[in-house]
Amino acid sequence: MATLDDIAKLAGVSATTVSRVINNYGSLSEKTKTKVFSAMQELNYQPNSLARSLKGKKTKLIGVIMPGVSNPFFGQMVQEIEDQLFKKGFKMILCNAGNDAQKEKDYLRMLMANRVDGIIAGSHNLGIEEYQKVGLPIISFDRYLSDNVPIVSSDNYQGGELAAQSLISSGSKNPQIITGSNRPNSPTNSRLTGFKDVLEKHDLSYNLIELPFSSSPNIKSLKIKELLTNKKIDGIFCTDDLTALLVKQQAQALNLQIPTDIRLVGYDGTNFIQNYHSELTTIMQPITDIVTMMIDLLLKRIDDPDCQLEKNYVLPVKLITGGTTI
Amino acid sequence: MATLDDIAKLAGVSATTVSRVINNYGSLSEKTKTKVFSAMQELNYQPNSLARSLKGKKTKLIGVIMPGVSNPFFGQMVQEIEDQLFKKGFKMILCNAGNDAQKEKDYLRMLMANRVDGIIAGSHNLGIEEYQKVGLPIISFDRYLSDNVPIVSSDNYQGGELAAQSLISSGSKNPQIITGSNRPNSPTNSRLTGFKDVLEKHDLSYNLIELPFSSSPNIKSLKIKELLTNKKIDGIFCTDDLTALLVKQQAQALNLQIPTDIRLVGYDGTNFIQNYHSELTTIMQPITDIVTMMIDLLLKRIDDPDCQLEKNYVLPVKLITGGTTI
DNA sequence: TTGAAAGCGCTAACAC
DNA sequence: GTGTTAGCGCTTTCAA
Repeated sequence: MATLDDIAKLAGVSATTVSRVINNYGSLSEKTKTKVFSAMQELNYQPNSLARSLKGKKTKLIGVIMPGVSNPFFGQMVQEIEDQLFKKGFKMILCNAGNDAQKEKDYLRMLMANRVDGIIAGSHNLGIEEYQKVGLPIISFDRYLSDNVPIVSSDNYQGGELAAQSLISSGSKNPQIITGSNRPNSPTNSRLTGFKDVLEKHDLSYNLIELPFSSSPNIKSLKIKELLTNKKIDGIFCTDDLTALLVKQQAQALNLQIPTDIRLVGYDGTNFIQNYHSELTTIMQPITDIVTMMIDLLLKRIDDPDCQLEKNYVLPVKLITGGTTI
Repeated sequence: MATLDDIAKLAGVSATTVSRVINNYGSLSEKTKTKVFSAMQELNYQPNSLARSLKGKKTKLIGVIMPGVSNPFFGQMVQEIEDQLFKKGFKMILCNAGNDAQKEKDYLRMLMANRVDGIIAGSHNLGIEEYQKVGLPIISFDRYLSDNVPIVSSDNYQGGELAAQSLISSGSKNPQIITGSNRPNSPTNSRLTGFKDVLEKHDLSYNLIELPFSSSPNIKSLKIKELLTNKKIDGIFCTDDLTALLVKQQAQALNLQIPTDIRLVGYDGTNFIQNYHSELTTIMQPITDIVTMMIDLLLKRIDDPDCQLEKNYVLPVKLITGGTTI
């Protein structure tokens, strides 16, 4: 692969001059510019960004740590992140942390070793103290990482409220929550609080069941079936849309009518759900806004590592009413 | 961020020695090793992989160019790629090319500039001649890029055959194909050929409609509705599962019974479809195997850039029978 | 078993 | 308007 020196030789100038041409820096005669450009063309030259970064320049690389990209929610979020980063001239190293805390730690080291300019983290693993001493700009999605890492999230409390209101106004008297793992310190817990608070105002109570994020759809379906068979539930709030899809399936299999026997509200409202399951009532997280916010903050921190940011940035959610509530 | 020299000073040895410890190279006394390790610990040191790569080492970075990751098929594929690459110590720069050829070209330059060790490309853009002169190991998924870029794909012809057989044995006499854009040189065209060949053997003909990959689900739905309303179709083969989902929706809205009035076969068979739409009969592409193959070939090429590889690697597909055929 | 020195490809003073 | 030089953080001969 051609180097700057090769170009310099071919164009008959010094390396410095070539560097100036590339970076459009200082004063240059048209003649040399042309010579250099054509030499670059001829050798299909690409400046080595490794060398450039070694000299203290930014790498223009952002590490993105997410649970995984096969889930439509995170798929859409990662795609949005990529899109916006690209427009600002950044590339992204994608790190799927799954539920593997060790992998997440390993990735953290790798990202440091690769001198990324910053990190966006939205995985679900707990207790990764390494975040405390990364010494790199980090922004988190919907999870507490460390005192100086700002959290961007949508309004989980409001989401819970909306879900409850939707179930209640559809006539549910015995609502049920199905949630992923309920972790300490997780902002998503507010979904439950919001839900509960509205119910209490209406003198209603609710049941709660936890189906871990990571357990297989088959197992979830089984538990859901059990739930639908044994209990006198007339409304369900799932804290993610995919689980809501399973509920819908199981209800149909059991000949329970939605929304007359059972009202159903999901959570996330991805494009995928809106396009392919518009029947589902759900709470839409504003993914684009969340990403815009995260990138905005991250770039601020990259520009000025000492800039003060809030601890929390909360964006409003929206109820999307489909046919699974009235 | 701490450098190798910092460690050297703190440990009271030379930089060379530290380098040796890090790379576990040459002979070292236990005492120095311990000293160096504890110095590294103390300063939370991460070797700068930029500097390392500048010295001719591999970057351990792979560029992955895909249409986008919000589509469950590519989401799953990218997740699988990431997973397998991680296990082999590689990181991935994710490039969503969408349907934007210019973006794909820009990414190609970026990847070269970042000295990635290799590229996996599976996007849909056409006529990107830049692939000819990247001068980097490349493996392609399901698309022709250049004479020396091996193509890994699943057996599209066989997939078409299976789809046709499934429709026919379910009793379809007037089958319809709904396909994404039909491009020259695309291996996916074989799906149509395989389908057609089987039909001809049974003295049946078929209709074909193109719904571009990139058009919105709403527009697709509209066209599908038109199709279902006007024509005497009794079986549909969609060359992707999401479109099949739309067909199912529209058929239900029109009160057409599946599979009695209309038989339906999709394509791809992602985990998502298997988990959340197991009712759909579909052709499953072996994503894991495809990825394993691609990475295997890519690493071979990285190890030995001159190694000879086949032009095509074709992996078998599988019919998954759900309730949309009999 | 360890160190000194050169150099990877680039940028940025500092000269001229 | 252009070139010389030093150096980013690391690896790797070559010596000791």
